[in-house]
Amino acid sequence: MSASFLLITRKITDILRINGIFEKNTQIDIGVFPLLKKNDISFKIRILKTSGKLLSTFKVNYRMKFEIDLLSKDCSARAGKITTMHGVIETPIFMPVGTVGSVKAVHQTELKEEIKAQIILGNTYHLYLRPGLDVLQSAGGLHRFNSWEKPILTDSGGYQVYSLSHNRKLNENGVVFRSHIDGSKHEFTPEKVMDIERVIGADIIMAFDECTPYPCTYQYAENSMELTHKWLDRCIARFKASEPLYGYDQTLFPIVQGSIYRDLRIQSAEKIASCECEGNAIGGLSVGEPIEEMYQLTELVCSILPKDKPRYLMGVGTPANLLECISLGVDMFDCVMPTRNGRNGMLFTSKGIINIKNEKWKKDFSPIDEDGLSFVDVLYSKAYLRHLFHANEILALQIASIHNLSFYLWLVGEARKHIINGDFVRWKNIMMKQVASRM
RNA sequence: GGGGGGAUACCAGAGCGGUCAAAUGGGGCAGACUGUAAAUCUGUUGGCGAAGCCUUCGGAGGUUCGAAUCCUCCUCCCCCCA
Repeated sequence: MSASFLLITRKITDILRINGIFEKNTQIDIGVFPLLKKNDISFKIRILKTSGKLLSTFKVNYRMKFEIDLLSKDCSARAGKITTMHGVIETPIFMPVGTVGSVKAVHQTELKEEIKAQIILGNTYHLYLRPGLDVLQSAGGLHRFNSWEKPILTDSGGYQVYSLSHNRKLNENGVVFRSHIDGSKHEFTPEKVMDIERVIGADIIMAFDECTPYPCTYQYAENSMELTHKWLDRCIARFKASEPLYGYDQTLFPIVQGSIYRDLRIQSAEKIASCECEGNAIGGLSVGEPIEEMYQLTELVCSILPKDKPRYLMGVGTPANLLECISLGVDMFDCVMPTRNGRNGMLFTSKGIINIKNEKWKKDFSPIDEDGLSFVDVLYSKAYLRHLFHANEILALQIASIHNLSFYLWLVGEARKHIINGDFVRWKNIMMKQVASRM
């Protein structure tokens, strides 16, 4: 409860300011707070003028909540809602990646109003190195720092254990990274990662894990999984022993590992399920294994993870991957593909994949995506976007990123609609072929 | 008028007797990218083909076993002095 206090006062001052009541240095007395029962997750606040006239009401949630709106009949897909203090996330959802506090080449306004992103990612390792914890804490957390008022999820740096494996040393206690920026040494332990994620202040924070490479021997995968499990216990202990810093709740998601080995995946999924966190993640996939393998392992793990908690498949994927994994019971996705591949000239559309740099688009003056919903889709032609890429113009990266993210959010939104309408599988089977074709 | 420096593939530019179908950039063409060291990276860029062969370094001739490289002339460009 006390954790919510700051956010509530902040919100009240905003309302007073909007109504022209609040002046600088005015003291606000918050009269009586509603009494809360232990399992309540939200309450309503009413702001009254002294005359008794109702000025405003708003609802405050102080714990994450997941509700399932509908379960698909012909597959394991679900449509749900995750409620956080920064807003509601409708699932299945795709979360744009904003590693260093910015979804590359995209403004927050575009993210919110064009792309309709409901939650974005940040990265613990990268934000810790730059701008650093002192800046983030002084700013009042990442939401305030980067002006993103909706939910944020931070990855723990577990992916960097994999992607930056050439400049880190792993041991039982944690990982010593050599900064890719200046070569300085930084030790990441589960406790330290929890402390950093408290400072960053994302709504959903990930446990510190090791994302195993592919291929990976059984022995390595087993040892790594056991280490990830030990780290998870330490993450949970530190998380429970600490408080959020900015007046809103944070929730911790553990991560299933086990590489491509079914028995390890089962063991890991059972361990993660037993932690009773408010959501669970599947890691260590989409690192180069055959796609069928990824689907089978996702299905296996989903069958073990609790049904009443959101499931987050980390780092996935292509539009087809999303659709398939939604049908297997995944609720949340993130991937650099729409942004990175977009910056490299690849456009994802409902009719297939376009390499916009190719010569074939040189004189194609048709819209980038005639079925697309964002303003860039109809405002600009393929030929113009191709020209911008060839001329190395910054605008090319912006247009491609906005388009791709907008398409990804549209895709998961449509998936949700079709789950609710009860015709998800039929729709999915048609879309899977279309989105994976080359134009 | 006098003196000097150049001309190399789509462009810029190295090479200055054999290891040269010719470095390196850029441009062109294509490919890769899945919890972001990424506006990045890789391949390819005279013609046919498996090795290999054929035509290429402003033009024409020559020296040499062998020339993008040396010599002669021609054409064009640039710089300095008057």
